[in-house]
Amino acid sequence: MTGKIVEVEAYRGSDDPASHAFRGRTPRNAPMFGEAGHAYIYFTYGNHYCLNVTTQGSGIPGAVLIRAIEPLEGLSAMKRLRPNLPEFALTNGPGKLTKALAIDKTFNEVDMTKAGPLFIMDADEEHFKIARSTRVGITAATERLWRFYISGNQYVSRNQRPQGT
DNA sequence: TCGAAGATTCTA
DNA sequence: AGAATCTTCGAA
Repeated sequence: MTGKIVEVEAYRGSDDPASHAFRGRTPRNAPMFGEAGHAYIYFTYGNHYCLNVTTQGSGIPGAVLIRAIEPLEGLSAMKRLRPNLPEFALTNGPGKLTKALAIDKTFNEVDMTKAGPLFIMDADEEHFKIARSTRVGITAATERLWRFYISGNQYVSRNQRPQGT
């Protein structure tokens, strides 16, 4: 199965109150302190896995949460994993894409920079506009524009909380 | 050891 | 708008 990353969010360390690494290293967030380019996968709300890519390395915590992808290959397999969902809704959320791709903690800490069970590769050059916004589903540092997504892409998650009226 | 909260999703 | 659901963390 293959997909194009269309939405991500950045998380850092002691300077980012919304980050799992804000209060230092714990067993769960240890991958954030490890080598860059590896998977950091955690289980949340009793139901969902979320996939991150570590970024900093050298013991400095940092990760990018993959919030949405656009399915490219293996669409039928994704549909089998998520029956009853229309195509556009298969992978448009951090918990949903991990289910559609059968990603769980067994992939935690795998090196995603080189070919393996789970990895990221460069795409052909492509032109699109990247938009930014506040991060979704957090209660701290809500003013930071650390969510980035492809403007107009239909696979971007729609569950961002509406801003107050 | 216990209580509370959570980088969400689905349903009513 | 609210429940589901269970792991993780920090405090007692």
